Formats: sequence, C-alpha cells, structure tokens
Amino acid sequence: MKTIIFELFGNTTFTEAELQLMYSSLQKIELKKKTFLLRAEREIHDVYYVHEGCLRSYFIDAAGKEHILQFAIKGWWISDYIALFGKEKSKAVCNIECLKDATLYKISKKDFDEICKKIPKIAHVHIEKLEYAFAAFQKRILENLTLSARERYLNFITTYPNIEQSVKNYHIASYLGITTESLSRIRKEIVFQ
Amino acid sequence: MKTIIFELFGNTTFTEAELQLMYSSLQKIELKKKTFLLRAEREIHDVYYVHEGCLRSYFIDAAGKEHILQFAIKGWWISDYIALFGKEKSKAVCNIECLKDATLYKISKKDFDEICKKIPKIAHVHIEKLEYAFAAFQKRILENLTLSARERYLNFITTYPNIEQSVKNYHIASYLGITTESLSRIRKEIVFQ
DNA sequence: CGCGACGTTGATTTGCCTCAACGATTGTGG
DNA sequence: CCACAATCGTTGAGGCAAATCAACGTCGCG
Repeated sequence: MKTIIFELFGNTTFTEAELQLMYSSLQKIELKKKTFLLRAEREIHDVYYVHEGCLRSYFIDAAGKEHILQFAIKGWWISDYIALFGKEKSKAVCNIECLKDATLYKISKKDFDEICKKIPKIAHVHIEKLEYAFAAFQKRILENLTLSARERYLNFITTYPNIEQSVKNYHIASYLGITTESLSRIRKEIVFQ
Repeated sequence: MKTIIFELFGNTTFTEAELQLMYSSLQKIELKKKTFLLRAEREIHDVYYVHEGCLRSYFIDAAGKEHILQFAIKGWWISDYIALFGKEKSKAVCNIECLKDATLYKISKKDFDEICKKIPKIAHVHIEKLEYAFAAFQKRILENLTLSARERYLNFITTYPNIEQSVKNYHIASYLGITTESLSRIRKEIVFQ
C-alpha cells in the first residue's frame, strides 16, 4: 500500500489515517491495448495515474480527424482535463485509448479535492505539479507558434524519447499536428542530415 | 486594503492577521504605456495582478520575430510563467510590455507560496485557478492544431472582445501566429461575409 | 504640417496537405 | 510455419493556405 501511495503522491511522511484515506480513494485498473478508457460525450469524473503501459488522449474534429493532446506513460496522469477542469462541462470532449497494456490507478476528482483539503501536503504537491504543467503548456504553445514541422519533430524525439519508442509514427504526427506523409518526408530528410 | 485583497484573492472571510500577511506582500506599481515590466534574460521572481490597463507577454524567436503568449487586462495575472514555474530556470525567456497605462500589484512567488502554506483557503483558490488554466491551455493547443487562421481569429474576437478593443491588429496576429498581412486579408473577407 | 506607425493590397513563393499508389512490416488463421 | 491480409510507412504529383517581399494609402500625434 505504502509503495503505491508514495509513487502517486510523493515520498513523504503521512499518518496512518492519511494513508488510509488516500488508499481507499484509489481503484486499480488493468487495461488491454486498443481498449478505451474514455469516449467523447460520456460523463467524466476521474483522473488516472499510469503505473505501467502507454495511453493517448485525443480529440476528433469536425472533419473527423484525430488530434492527440497527450500521451501518458509510467508516472504520468491522464484524463480529459478540458472537461474535468473546465467550467460547466461534465461530458468528455476527448477519447482516451490504451496503446500498450496498462496498469492504472483511478481516483475521482471529487475524492482528490477532498484529499487536498484534508492533507495540505498533497495540496502543495498538486500546486507544484500544476504550475510545472502550466509552464510546459506555454512552452508547447510557443513551439507550435514558432517552430516548423521538422523542428517540432526533432524537439519531440529528444524531449520524449521514452514515448517515441512506444507509439506509432502516425501518432507522433497527430500529436505534432502534421500528416503521416509529411512526417515520413521529414524523417527521410533527417537521415540524410 | 480589504477591497484590493478581495479583488485579488476572492471575497471570503479572512482573519486580521491573514489580511495583514497578504497585504504586506503586495506592492503597487503604476506603469506607463510602452514601458517594460520584464525583459528576457533578466531574473524573474514575481507575478503581477492587473488592476487596470493592458499588457502583453511575448517571446522573440531565433529569427527575431515576436510571438505573443498572453495578454492581460483587469482581473488577470501576468508573468513569465515558463521561467517562473518551469524547473531550473530563473532567467526570463519572455518580455512583458505595457500596452495601456496600467496599475498592477506585484507579489513574489516566494511570498505567494508562503501565503498558500499559511492560508489553506488561498491554496485551494489557487488550485482552482490553475486547473481552469490547465483546461484553457489544452483548448488553445487543440485550437491551434485544428482551426484555420480565419477560424482562430473569429474565435479570438468572440472569446476576448475586451482585449480586441485594446490592442493593435498586429498584436492579435502575433498572438494567433499569423502575419499582419494575412490578418488583414481575413478581416477583409469577413466584412464581405 | 510632416513624419512615423499602422493597415492594406498585389505578386510571388513555400511548407505542408491531399490524393493516389505502392513497398514493408506485422499479425493471424489454417 | 507459411500464406495472406491488414496495418503502417514511403513516394510522387498537384493544390492550397499562409508567408514573404514590396509598395502604397491613411491615420494620429508631436
């Protein structure tokens, strides 16, 4: 029990009661490749911690094209944050699919909020993580504005080598906002320097 | 004193000591149009609340082009969040310029963290705001991936009518990641439906 | 009034997309 | 374990949205 709590919430000292509170809010989930954790239009109340495996969250636009918002591998949290953290929405706008057999821990946002209120330490860890994500998002927006497709690809494979190995090229293309054909040509160029 | 605290941190009940702690961390700043609050490469430790006026934060890329990350009008907070919230950086990567004479309240991140630790209510308000920003960022990333320049412009002027009035067209173009010429053509098209 | 800042328009270029076809690789059932 | 199909990645031709480059009108301010 302690090991998984430490993995999710950081390795600090908690009281027995605190450990119990956190542990009782968690639910372990085993997920097979190609199955869905979430589909657009469904109700969404939970966030998921990835203990093992790989998932993607993506949006399907009006033209039916998929756009990957986020990958998640060991140590990451995933959900439809647009629906969960946005105001006045409880219906998911994204889909979440398993790309590699996964072990997850699910916790409802409601329970998580409770935990933040009852255990200040967790609230401060959460703030730290949100602030770091805040910076990362601004960086990603900036990169999308300033960099060419080629530069964004190089950036991606150096920043997320662990993800690159576990996903298909067309997923990377979708994350970068380009077509598989363009990515293929970019990769060809890079090989020849 | 109370009115400004309520404006910044929400209208809830605080003890005298809490009010005093918050108030003593704030510093009022008056800023003239075209002056800079921050320049890239400088040390950055603070966040700024906009009580009045309008500012922009922007990044200058390798080619010397400016890219606006954020506007801020009354009620918004602004800083170089990439440097302030990112890991291991204390030098700013962005510039912040005043676009309309402004009244700001400055608080150091260090003091803000202190306040979060000492006043749980503030920590939870902060979490709420960060989570909302999280959702908004994912939305912006998605929009940049899925929408055409024209759609993004229409989106911008309907979502931020207050900002649209107070900034130049070339600033909007820079925020949207397009050239002033393209924006001009888009605007012309829209007038003729 | 005159200058600089801002916005517009035109001609041309370009990076990436679309559509189509075809190899390469992976997976699966017999 | 092979055969075949599906999935994935590559290549080519042509098109388009937006960028670039250049010139010019207009507005506001010192």
